[in-house]
Amino acid sequence: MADSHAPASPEKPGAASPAPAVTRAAAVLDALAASATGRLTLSDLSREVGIPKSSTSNLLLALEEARLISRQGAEFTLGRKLVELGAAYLGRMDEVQEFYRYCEQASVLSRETVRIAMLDGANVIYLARYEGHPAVRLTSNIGDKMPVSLCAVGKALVARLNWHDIEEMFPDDAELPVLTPKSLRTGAELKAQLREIREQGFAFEDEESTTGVVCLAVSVPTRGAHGPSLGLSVTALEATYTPEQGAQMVKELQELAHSLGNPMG
Amino acid sequence: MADSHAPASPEKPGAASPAPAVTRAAAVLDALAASATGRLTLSDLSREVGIPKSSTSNLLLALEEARLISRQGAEFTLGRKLVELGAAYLGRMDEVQEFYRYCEQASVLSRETVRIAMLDGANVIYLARYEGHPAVRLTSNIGDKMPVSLCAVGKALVARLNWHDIEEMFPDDAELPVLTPKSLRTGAELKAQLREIREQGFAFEDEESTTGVVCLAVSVPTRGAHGPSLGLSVTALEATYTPEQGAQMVKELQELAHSLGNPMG
DNA sequence: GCTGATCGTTCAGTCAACTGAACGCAATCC
DNA sequence: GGATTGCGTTCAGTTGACTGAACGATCAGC
Repeated sequence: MADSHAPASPEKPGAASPAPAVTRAAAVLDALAASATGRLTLSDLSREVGIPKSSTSNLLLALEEARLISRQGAEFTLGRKLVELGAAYLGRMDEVQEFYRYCEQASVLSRETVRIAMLDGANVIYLARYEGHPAVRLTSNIGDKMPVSLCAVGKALVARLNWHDIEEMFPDDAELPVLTPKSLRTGAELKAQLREIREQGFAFEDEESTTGVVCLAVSVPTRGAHGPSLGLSVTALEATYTPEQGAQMVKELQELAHSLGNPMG
Repeated sequence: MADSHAPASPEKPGAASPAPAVTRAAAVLDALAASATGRLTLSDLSREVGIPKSSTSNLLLALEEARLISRQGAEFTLGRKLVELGAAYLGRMDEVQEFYRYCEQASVLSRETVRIAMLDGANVIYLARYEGHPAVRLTSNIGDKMPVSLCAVGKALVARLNWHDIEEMFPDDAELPVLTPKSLRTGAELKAQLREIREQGFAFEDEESTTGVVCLAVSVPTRGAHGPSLGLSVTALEATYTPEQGAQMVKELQELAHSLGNPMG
C-alpha cells in the first residue's frame, strides 16, 4: 500500500472474478448510485472504483451503449434502462401484483398506507407501496433501503431467521443505527424484541424511525424453497392509532401474508 | 415488444464494443427482462443472446456476484440490485419528487390519476404515478413502456421533436401498433394529430390504448440543455369525462410542467 | 496572455479472458 | 433397463482486452 489514502476497498483481493469487466461495471453503477449527487466524471469514477482511467473510459462507453448509464457533457449518471430492468424485476413478482389487488379490496388496509418489502442483508428494500391513507405520506420510495432494526417489517423479517444467524448479525453489544430517541441501540435490545415478535406473530415499531409514526408488520412464509423473504407493513400516525385498529390491521396483514405464501388462492 | 426476438442477429456486427463483456452482460439482462417468465437457464440465455455456453457461464457468475441477477436452482432471474439502481435513478430526479408534491396539493389533479413519463426512442417509460382517483387503477406500472402513438403523453413528447426527425420516425405509410379499434394506424394519421397538438399545446388520447379510458397530456420544457424529455398525463374514465373537467386538468398539468421546467420555483 | 493543473483520449505491448470441444450428470424416452 | 438428449462444468490454446505513459484540449490562476 504505497498509497496512503485508499478511498475504500473497491477491489476484490482474494477472489478473481470470472468476468472482471462485468464486476467492474457493476462497481461503477454502485459508485454512481452511492454518490451524493449521482453525477460523476470519468476521473471521479476512476478514482472511486480504483481502476485506470483508460479502462474506465472503455467501461463507460460500453455501459452508455447499453443505456445503463447516461453521459451529460463530462458527467455520467445512471441510465434509464435501469428503471426498465428494475420494473421488469418487480413486474415478475406475482406477489407485488397480488399485494395491490388485496389492499384495494381489504376492509381496513384499503384505507391505510401499506408496504411490501424484502430482506437484503441487514436492510430491507421496499418493493411496493399502497397508499390508501391521504394523511400518511411516506418519505421513503420504492427501492429505498432501511436498516432492519429501525422498522417493523425489518424486525418481522429478521425474526424469521435462525437464531444462530441472528446472534451472528447482532451480537449483544452491536451498535445499531439511530434515527430517533426511541430507536433501539444495541443488539441485545433488538433480540429481546425479536423474541417477543416470534411469540406474538407480528412486529411493531413505536416511533423508532420517525417520531409520530408507528408501524405493524408481519412476514410472509417463503413461497417455495428459494425466493426472497417478503414482509408486509402498515404505517399509522401515533396520534390516531388505537389498539383495536391495530388488531384488525394485523389480522388483515396476516391474511394477505398467508395468501402470498400459498399461491393460486 | 418492439423487437420480436430475432434469433439470427443478436450480435453487433459492425461496431466492436470497447468492453464486450459488459455489452454482453447487458444483453443477458435484456433477455431476462424480455422473456415471458423471467426465468431462463444458462443454455436458454446462451442461445438467446448468441454466445457460447462457457462464456455465458462466466458472465452469469459475475452478474450473480454483483447481485444483478439471481440464480434459483438452474434458473436465473433478474436481481434485486436492479431495483435499488432503478430507485437510485428515480430518486435523483428532482422532477419526480416535485411531481408528487404538486399532485398532492393540486385542486383537481389531487383527485385524479396522474403520471410522469420519459421519451425513449419510439416508446415512453412511465417514471412515477400518482393515484388520487380510487376508481382508476392502471394496469401499467412504473418502468413499463408504451409506444408513443398509443398514449397521450407519447404524442405530447413526440410533438416536441423536430419535424424532420418525426418524418423519419414515422413515414406516412408506417404501420403503428394497434391495441383498440380507435388506435391510430399509420404515420400519416399520427402526424395529423401531432400538428394539432402543437397548435393547442396539449395532447389527447381517445380510447386508443384502452377502451373506456381517455387521457390528456403535456410535455415539460427540457430543463437545461441535456436531460430527458418528460411528459405528464392524466387518465380519466370516458364515461365520466367532461370537457370542462378536461380544461381544468390541462391547466394544472401545464402549471406543473412549467414548474418542472423552471426549477427553484 | 501566459502558466499550471486537470481532464479525456490515443496507442502499442503484454497478459488474461474467451473459445469450443470433451466431460460427468440427470432426466427423458422407447 | 438401456439409450439418448440435454444440462452445466472443465480445461488448454489463442485471440483480443487491459494497462500505463504520452498527447492535445480545456479551464483556472496570476
